[in-house]
Amino acid sequence: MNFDTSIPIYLQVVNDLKGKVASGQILSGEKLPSGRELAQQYQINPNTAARVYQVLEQQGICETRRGLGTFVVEQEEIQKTVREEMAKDLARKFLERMKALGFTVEEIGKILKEEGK
Amino acid sequence: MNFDTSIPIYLQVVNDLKGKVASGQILSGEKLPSGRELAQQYQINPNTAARVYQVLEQQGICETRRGLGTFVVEQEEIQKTVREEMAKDLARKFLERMKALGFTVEEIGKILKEEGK
Amino acid sequence: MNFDTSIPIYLQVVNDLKGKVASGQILSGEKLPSGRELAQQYQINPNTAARVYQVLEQQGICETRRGLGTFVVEQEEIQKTVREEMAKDLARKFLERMKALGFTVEEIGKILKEEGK
Amino acid sequence: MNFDTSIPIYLQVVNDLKGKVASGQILSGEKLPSGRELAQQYQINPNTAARVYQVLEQQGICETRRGLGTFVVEQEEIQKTVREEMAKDLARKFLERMKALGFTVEEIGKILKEEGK
DNA sequence: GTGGTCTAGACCACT
DNA sequence: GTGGTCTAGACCACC
Repeated sequence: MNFDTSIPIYLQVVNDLKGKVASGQILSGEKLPSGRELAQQYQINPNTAARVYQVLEQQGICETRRGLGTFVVEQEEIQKTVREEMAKDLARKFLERMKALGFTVEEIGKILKEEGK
Repeated sequence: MNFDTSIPIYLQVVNDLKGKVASGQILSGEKLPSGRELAQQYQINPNTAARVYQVLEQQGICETRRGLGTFVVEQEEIQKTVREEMAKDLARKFLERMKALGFTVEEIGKILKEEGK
Repeated sequence: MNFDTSIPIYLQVVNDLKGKVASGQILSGEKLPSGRELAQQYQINPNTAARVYQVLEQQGICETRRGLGTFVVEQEEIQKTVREEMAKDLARKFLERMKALGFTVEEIGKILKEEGK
Repeated sequence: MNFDTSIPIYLQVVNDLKGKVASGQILSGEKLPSGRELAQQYQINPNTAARVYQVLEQQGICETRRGLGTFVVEQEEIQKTVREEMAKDLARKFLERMKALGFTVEEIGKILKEEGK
């Protein structure tokens, strides 16, 4: 077992921002805080903040415009895309753990119905 | 936002051991490692290891016999019980996160079907 | 024979606080001393004080709010509940010891009448 | 509150011996272990053992005969006497604690009936 | 300020 | 050897 499971801060911020995009709290084309601002908001180091945007850029979620700042990608479907990607991640991890406990797909469906109201 | 998302070590170990009980890797009545052994295995402090067994005992999963060690509860159904409890926990958390992303129960079911094979 | 009859300090404090709840000296919803204060009051280590609240919380008698402190549970009946629980405990232990001395229930009743005024 | 509640060892041994007399495990006139033996049995210091017999003697429960050892008092009723004395002590303390919780004699009787079977 | 976690190390009782 | 208790002190998150 791995006990250095503490997620790196920059990934935590990445996920937080992705969640905001996915849930519509941050919209397509919207300007994101500057690196310095992000660092203050999340009480992280500016270098870490920069890394956050680097990762989001790699994932095609935001882009930086020299001298202007960082923006969520101008793309109608960005929210939908991120939302679905996160959903798939959650679903994959959920199924993986349930199967590790020896549950079949049918049983998983049954349990979800019981919990899901 | 909360960046202390890292689960406390003692709970990580608790979950790991529960997983082993739930999946039958550790059986009812079986002796668990001594506190000192557990501490070495997981590279944690003996006090933290003790806390692990304290929590497991409080959850009715193991019992400690002074001078002898800590044992999984002598109970036929313990594996089933723990397995189902963990499954419900996973399901609840999964649904909660999916709903936070704005997915309906139907959509969640659909996504699971796509991922689930 | 067992000469470690001394009740652990943390349980002594637990019982003391429960007694205060049971007798109405501490009311539902009331704030309890901070861990550090409790440690000073009872001349114990802050960690031991923390364990006291841990036990009380686990028994459903108090709840802790991070950064705010520990409070008696907001529940009308908490005093009654704790009072009755403590009474049953005392009665059980009393009967157990009397029976170990070979007294019947009738004799116990008679002795109590003689002492009880 | 008093946290030096740990009962002195010599009183613990005194109570243990009294309990044995009260329950008939040790009989009137019976020879008690020598101070050295008692010290070994209970893993206590010989001086502490001596103090045990000193207290029991003061309470009229045993007597020491120079060169012969310590004996339970030659008295038909000694068991009965000790037994009743211990019972009264237990009853007094029980009633005291219950009254501190605000219970009336009637309520105490009721609780005992519920617990006492 | 609050509680939560973790470490390090001590001493004791039980087997 | 085992677990149970207690101390001392550290660092962190939350308010």
